Amino acid sequence: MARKKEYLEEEVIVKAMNLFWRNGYETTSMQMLEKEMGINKFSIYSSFGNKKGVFLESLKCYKQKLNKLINQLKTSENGIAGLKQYFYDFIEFTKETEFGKGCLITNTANEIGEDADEKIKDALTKFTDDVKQVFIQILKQDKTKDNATIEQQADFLIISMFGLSSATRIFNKIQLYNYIENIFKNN
Amino acid sequence: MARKKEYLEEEVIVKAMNLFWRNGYETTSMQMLEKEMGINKFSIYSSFGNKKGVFLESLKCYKQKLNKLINQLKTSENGIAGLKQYFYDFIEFTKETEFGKGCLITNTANEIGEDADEKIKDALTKFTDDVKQVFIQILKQDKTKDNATIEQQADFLIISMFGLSSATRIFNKIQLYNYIENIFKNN
DNA sequence: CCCATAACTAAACGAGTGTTTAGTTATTAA
DNA sequence: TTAATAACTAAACACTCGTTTAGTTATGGG
Repeated sequence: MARKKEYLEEEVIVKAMNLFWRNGYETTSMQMLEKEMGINKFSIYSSFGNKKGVFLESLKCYKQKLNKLINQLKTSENGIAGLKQYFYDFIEFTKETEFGKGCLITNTANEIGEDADEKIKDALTKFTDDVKQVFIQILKQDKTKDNATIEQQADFLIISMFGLSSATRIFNKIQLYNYIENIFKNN
Repeated sequence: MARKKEYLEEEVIVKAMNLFWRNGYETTSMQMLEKEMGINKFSIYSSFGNKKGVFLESLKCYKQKLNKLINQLKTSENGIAGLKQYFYDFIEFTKETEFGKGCLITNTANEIGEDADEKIKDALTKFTDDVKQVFIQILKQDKTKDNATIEQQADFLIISMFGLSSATRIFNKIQLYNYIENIFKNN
């Protein structure tokens, strides 16, 4: 019927995701996205609607990437040891391609305010809740713990994870490892 | 010799600091600063040079504010218990006037990248180091600990503090208290 | 082959950014 | 009282932002 697209949306969004990951939402401009994604502004807008659309799609893309780690954790049967491994794996994940990018989700949560876009806030909340549920699932491998304890420990681990994400942007590996060891000291 | 200033720099900078604290560095515009500080752009520029100047002065101002907590910790002789109290006090500090502002230092550290302004990065690093030194001083109250242990624990506490600051923007008090209790569990 | 149509290019949009500057007002030493 | 000067007001600066749009190019069904 008409001309064909010269790019794949699932390919260019990966590049957009990496740009947002490195620079944050506000700092990443349409101009930068244009250059990094390798397509014209017109194409970006026709594929993703607007900047927010590109970002929301980038969040989905990030989630897929992180899911490899999450799935490893899900299938782990080592209880707390598996969780600890997830924390270590996460450090490598954040340092995979570049130093000090942190976690896209945490970075965004730290960047936006209360009056931020609802869809973005929802995506972040949902992401956090999903991870917490996996934590709970692993913690329940220990049948001796009651639900209240599990809930408390899951909350603690989620916040610790949140802190770790921020910390990867600033502290060195020795300090980060030391942090993880202290978190899991009494288990 | 000439006309007198109609404002006090130490007064208007407090207002600027609160604005940066609420909105972050980039999001806070000169227009917003003008309105919040109650003085004209010309006056802002003649008093502080530029936006960065206003921010650096705001950081000093924040440090003074936080010093009340730090000094309480410094004079504490309760060892770990004093540190734990500092963590609790810090939560109240971040929620003093408004919900979910976090910590200006941590917020800034999370916002800026590696290529950010050197003076700002230096100010943040110095701030963190100073707090760590106070942590070390308190930890040394326990004479049985060797220097390596103290260094490790101080690093752990600094990163935990960093995580707590971020967490205050998102998690509720029960979760935060639970986080602190878990941090200090084995002491 | 041709034309409807989707995808491309590139320029322009209005609004907002940090910063500067020309012009006015008020103060005080001489 | 006056002249020098610092502090004020407000408009303009050049630039970037996210977004739109007019014009061009390529595709494929009839």
